Amino acid sequence: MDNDKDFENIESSSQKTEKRNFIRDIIDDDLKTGKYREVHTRFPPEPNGYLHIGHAKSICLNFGTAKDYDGLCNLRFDDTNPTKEDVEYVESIQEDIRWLGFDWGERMFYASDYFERLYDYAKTLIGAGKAYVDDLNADEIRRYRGTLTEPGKDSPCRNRTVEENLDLFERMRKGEFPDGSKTLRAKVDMASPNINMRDPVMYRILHATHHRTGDRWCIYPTYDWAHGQSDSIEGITHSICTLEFEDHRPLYNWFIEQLGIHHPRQVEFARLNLTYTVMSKRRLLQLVQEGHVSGWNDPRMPTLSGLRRRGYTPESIRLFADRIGVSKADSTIDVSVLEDCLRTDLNKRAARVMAVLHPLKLVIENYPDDLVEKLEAVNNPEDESMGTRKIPFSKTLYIEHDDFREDPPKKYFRLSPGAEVRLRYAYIVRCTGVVKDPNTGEITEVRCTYDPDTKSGSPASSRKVKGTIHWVSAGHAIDAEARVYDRLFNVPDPGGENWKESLNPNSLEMVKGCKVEPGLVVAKPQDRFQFERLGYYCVDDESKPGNLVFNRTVTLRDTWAKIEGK
RNA sequence: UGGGGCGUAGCCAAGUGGUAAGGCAGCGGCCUUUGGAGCCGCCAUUCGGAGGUUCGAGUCCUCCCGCCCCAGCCA
Repeated sequence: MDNDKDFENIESSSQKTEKRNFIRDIIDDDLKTGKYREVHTRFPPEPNGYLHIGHAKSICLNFGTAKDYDGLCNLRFDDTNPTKEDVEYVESIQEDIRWLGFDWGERMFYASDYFERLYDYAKTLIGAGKAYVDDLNADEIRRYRGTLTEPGKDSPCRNRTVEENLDLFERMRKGEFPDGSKTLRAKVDMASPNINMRDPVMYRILHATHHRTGDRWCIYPTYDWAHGQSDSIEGITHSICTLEFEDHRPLYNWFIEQLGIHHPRQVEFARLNLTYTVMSKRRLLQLVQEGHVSGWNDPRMPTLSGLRRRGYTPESIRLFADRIGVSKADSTIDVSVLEDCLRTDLNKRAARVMAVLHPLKLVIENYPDDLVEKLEAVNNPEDESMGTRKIPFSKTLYIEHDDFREDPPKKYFRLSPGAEVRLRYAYIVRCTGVVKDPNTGEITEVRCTYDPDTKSGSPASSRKVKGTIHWVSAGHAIDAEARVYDRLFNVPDPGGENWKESLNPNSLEMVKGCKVEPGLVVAKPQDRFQFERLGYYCVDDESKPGNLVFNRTVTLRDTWAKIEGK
C-alpha cells in the first residue's frame, strides 16, 4: 500500500492519468462484448534462470493490468523441462516479484501441478484420433518436417490405431522405452505453412529427476502442449506473452478447441531490449559462468537481483515499465530512460550526505587549530520532513581531488589558486597555494583562508561565489570503499557473435580510502544516499561496520562533464 | 523466396476519418549554498515509399520497400 502511494507521488502529471495500450483496448472490448466477465492474467516464468528487467516489464504488465481491472494475476512456474530447472530459481523468482511489489496471494502454481491432467487430456486427444505415438527419432522428425518453403511428409507411424497409440503412450509413461526413442505428437497438418502445426511433439521421454515431481514421471510435456492448457485450467482470460509465440497461437487454439475447454485469449507484445546490455538468459548465464561478473546479482547485471544490489528501487522499475509502454513494435529502450526513472525516485527520497571519493587535503590557515564547529545541513531539500543534521567542521578537511585545478580551464567554478569557493554548509574560502611532494611534484595539500563572516546562514553568507564544493572534516570522517559501476558494454547494441568483445573493461572501479561524513557509521546494507554532487550510492550487501562499502547506483546529471567533454 | 508480425522525431510512444499527446535524449534561458533539483522555451508542415478513395487520410484501399520471428524431443 505504501509502495503504491510512493509510486503515485513519483509521477505527478499527465502520464499517469490513464495508461493506454493495445492490450487494454482488447480487454475493454472483451469485457464490453461479454467474451469475459473479469480479467485474470498470469506471469509464467520457467525456473531456469534469474529474472531480469525484461521480465519486470512482463510482471508489471500482467500484475498491473489485472490490478487496474480489479482482476487477478497468478504466478505459475512453467516447469516442463527438468533438465534445466532448479528450486534455486523458483526461490529467487518469488523473491524478485515480491520485491518489485506484486502479490499473487494463494495463487502460486506449477505446470507440474497439471501433469496428471495433461496426461489425461493427451489420452483424450489420442482417443479422438488427434495424437499419435511416433517412433521417429529427433533427426528423422526434423527431416520429415520439411522446410519453410516445402511441406513436410507424414510419419510412417501417423496412422496407428487409437488402441495401439493408447497402449504405447501408457508404456511410455511406465518407462518401457529409452530417452528419445518415442514421442507423442499432435496430429494436425504436415503440410501447414505454419511449421508449428506440422504435428508438434507433445511428450518426450526424459528419464530425469524433476525438482518437484522427482522420479514420478519419465515423460514430460513440451511447452507447446503444456502452456495453453495450464492457462485454461487456471481460468486465465488473457494470456499475455511475447511476440515469438504469435505463430504458436493457432496451435494453442487448436488444442483448446479439440479439448473443448476454457479458452483464454492470447495477446502478444514486444519484449524489452535495453541499450548497453544483453538480455538473453543464455548470455547472462555465460557472463556468470565465465566470470565476467561476480554472479547473477552483480550490480552491473540487468537482473532484478543485480539492480536491487546496485540500489535500484522497485518504484523506479515500475515507473520505467509505465513510461516505456507496451506495443508490438520491436524496440530498444535507451538506458537513460531507466536511469532517469531512478533519479526521479531517489531525488525525492534519498538522504543527502557528503562523501569524498578521492580525498585531497585542504588546510584552512586562519582557522583555529583546535576548533570544531557543528554545522547544520539539510537532509533533503526536496523533503523538509527529512530534517537536518549536524556535521563537524575543522581546520583540516578533505575535498574531492577533482574540485581543485592548479591550472583551471574556462568556466571551472571550483578551487584553483586565488579562487574563491563555498564549502557547502560552511564558509567561503580562498585558495592561497598548494603543497607538493618534492619528489613527484604531486599536489599533496591545498592551502586556503576562510572568511569568518560567511558562515552558512549568517547575513554575510549571501555573498555569491560561483562554486560550491563538498568536503568532510579530516579528523572526523570515516573510511569507506566505493564501487563505481559503469555500463557493462561499450556499445549500445552488443549483438552478434562477438558480443563479448564489447564488454567494458572499466565497468567496475574499486575506490578505496574514501572519506565519508561520520553519521554514516550506522549505514546498513541497502540504505541509499545521495553523495552530494556525485551521485546516488547504496550500501552493498558485503558492507560491514568498520568496513563500509558503497555501490554507485547512478551518477547525478553532470552538466560540467558535458561542458568539459565538448 | 512459405507462414506470422512490425514500420509515427536520435530512442520509446499516443493517435480508432476532422488537421501530429507525452516521456527520454539534445539545445537555449531562468533560478540555485549540490554544475543536483525545479521552472520556461525550442525540437515531425508530417507519420517507411508511391498511387488511390474522400470536402478532409498517420488512420480506409492498392502496390512497393525495409526490419523482426518460425524448420528444438528449449521456453
